[in-house]
Amino acid sequence: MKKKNKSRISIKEIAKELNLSITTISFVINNKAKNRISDEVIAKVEAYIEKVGYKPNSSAQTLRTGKTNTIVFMVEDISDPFFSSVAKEMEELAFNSGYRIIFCSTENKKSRAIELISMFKDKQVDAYIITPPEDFEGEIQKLISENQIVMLFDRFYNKADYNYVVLNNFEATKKTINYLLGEGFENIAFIGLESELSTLFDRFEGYKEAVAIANKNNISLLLNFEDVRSIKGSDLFDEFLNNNPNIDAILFSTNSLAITGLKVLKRKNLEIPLDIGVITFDDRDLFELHSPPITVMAQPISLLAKEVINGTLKLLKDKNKVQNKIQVVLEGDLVIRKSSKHTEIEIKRTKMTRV
Amino acid sequence: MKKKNKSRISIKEIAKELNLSITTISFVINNKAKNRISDEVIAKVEAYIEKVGYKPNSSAQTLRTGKTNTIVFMVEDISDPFFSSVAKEMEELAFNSGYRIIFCSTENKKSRAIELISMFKDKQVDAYIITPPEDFEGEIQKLISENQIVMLFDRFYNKADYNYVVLNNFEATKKTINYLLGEGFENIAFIGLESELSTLFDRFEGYKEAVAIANKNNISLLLNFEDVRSIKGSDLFDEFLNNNPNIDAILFSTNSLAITGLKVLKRKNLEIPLDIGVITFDDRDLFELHSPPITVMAQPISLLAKEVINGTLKLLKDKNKVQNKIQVVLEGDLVIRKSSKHTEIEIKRTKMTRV
DNA sequence: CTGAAAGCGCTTACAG
DNA sequence: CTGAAAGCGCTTACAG
Repeated sequence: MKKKNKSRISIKEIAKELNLSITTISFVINNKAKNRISDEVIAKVEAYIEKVGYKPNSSAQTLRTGKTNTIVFMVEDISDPFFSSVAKEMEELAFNSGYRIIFCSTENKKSRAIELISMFKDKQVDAYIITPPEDFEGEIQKLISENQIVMLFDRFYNKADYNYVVLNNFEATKKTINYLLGEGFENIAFIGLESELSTLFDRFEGYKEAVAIANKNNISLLLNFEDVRSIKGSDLFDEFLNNNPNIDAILFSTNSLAITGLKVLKRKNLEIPLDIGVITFDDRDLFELHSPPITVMAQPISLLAKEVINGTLKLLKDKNKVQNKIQVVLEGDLVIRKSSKHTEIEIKRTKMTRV
Repeated sequence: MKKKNKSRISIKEIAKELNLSITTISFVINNKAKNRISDEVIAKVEAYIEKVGYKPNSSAQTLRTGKTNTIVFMVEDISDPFFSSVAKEMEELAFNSGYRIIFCSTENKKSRAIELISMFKDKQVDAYIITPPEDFEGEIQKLISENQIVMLFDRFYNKADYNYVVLNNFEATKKTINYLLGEGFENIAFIGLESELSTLFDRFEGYKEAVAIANKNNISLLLNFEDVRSIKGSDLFDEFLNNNPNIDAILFSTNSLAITGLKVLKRKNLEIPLDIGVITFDDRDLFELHSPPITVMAQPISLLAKEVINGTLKLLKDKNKVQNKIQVVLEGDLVIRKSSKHTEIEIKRTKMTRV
């Protein structure tokens, strides 16, 4: 029983080797040695730890302290470029503060999200950053009532008792529609999702308010989640265009919708922006490289990642103090490209007339 | 000391409540009760566990058994669509087998990858699925020599003593080049990365062999990782095209290179495939939606995810047996679209002549 | 300035 | 069929 086959060294072995108590070693390791342990001993212990490359066993630490230094980031779909790019920046920021992030995808399914939370409760994570699926407020409240740290991301419940970092979807949409109106588009359609999630809901509300103020019609199509990438979704959109021949511009409420939509527009040989102007939420390489490049209402990825991590770390630090809620609402960034320029239409028309 | 403020219930409390020993409870929980504990007692314990919603504390389990049910997936960049889509499928598969996956990005930096491994050693993960950065074979060997389960993904060292799941990059590239030659392209350029990683290296080797066999010239440009998405990379590619006016087709070795390249082709007003045929590795929405749609050598995402998870689970299961290495090499899938069709060129030329 | 000891919540070899 | 007890590797209140 002298040497274990596991090469890993423990505090106990260090203590024996240096003829000190494990208490002393532990104090040194955790920087609680000041004014308790002599500088001499501290130096000796530190040198030895360095030499043997000692690393504390984190499950023992967790068992003892209840802390894991782990934050869960539960998103809708980690392969969606919006979420994966935020995730990447979060990982970096958290790592630098001694935390690691665990990512997981809910597929927007309540049952899946509940399973995941249950699993992470067993694993005792320190905080939850959650992009809730629909009908999930009860679960969030349950988590909070169990004294867990919960930060909502991307979508939220607009109440005083939640922490959140989200985009100002309502204003971003209004801004987008007003820009299109300013460009001279008259009949602007909104393609969205049938959903109560704040993100989607607020975008639709923003659209409705903007067109109402401008005395324009609400021309909108709301798809179900599961139809977006299916033939059914494409067909519904196709039909919608046929039924509304007067549409001269479209705002897509998500990047997935835009991809489906752009395929349909291509199939129907509709020229952008000549036949129809196009704007979508969320920027991607695809939109920049598209012919013509697509105007987007971009979310500030880096800033979102920074706010959500800093906010969560603050909650973690103040865990046992009275906490103020972290409530951050960021503005979107309209990136104008050719797909929404009415001026392009004028130029084109002039050319055509000349022919 | 009766009730703890932490609501969580422990084995000890269950034992006391039911007037049984913690041994008995533990056996029931771990399904080791058969032929040891009476059916009656088992039923009683199970009912109680169900009632109070008991969940074992995983740090205690880990401390005791050394098992974490956690697998690390270390990729180059989790926001790259190739890696994030594989990651998502892996997450699903692993979850169904009781494992969770922790993702992290190395940015292809050795130092970063070493830090990450060191962190995960503290956390005691059960297995490592690694996309190694350059010059990393020594670190991989160190991990293996410490008795860790290591599975290489995407890139590998072609030796008997490693586990890996990779694409057959050499053959995939040959197949691609041969297809282009078959289409009638004569001067096919290869845009790659300066790297010793097997993925990149094998693709370049495949290209060189294919053009050599066909008695064509090797017309290639290799960029550095850090230049791909920078102005420098674009400029180098632009210059390369100017210096090689005879190029009539291009194979991009990664999807990032293709995106940079497509932007440059657009800037130079080169028409695809009329002026230049284009193929890239890895499929993305972008390539399908591009005008014209881009032909790709796609990797079989779902199959890769399945092989890598099943292989890793097998290694985990056989941990204490003699292990055969898991060595899987999958074939790429050429998805032909307009960007590489020489026939398109003929059609276009005919039309132009008519005008 | 330093140490002995309890205990976090489990698993499992051993005894009966 | 069931249980008492050791021990995984830590942290920390307490004693000196």
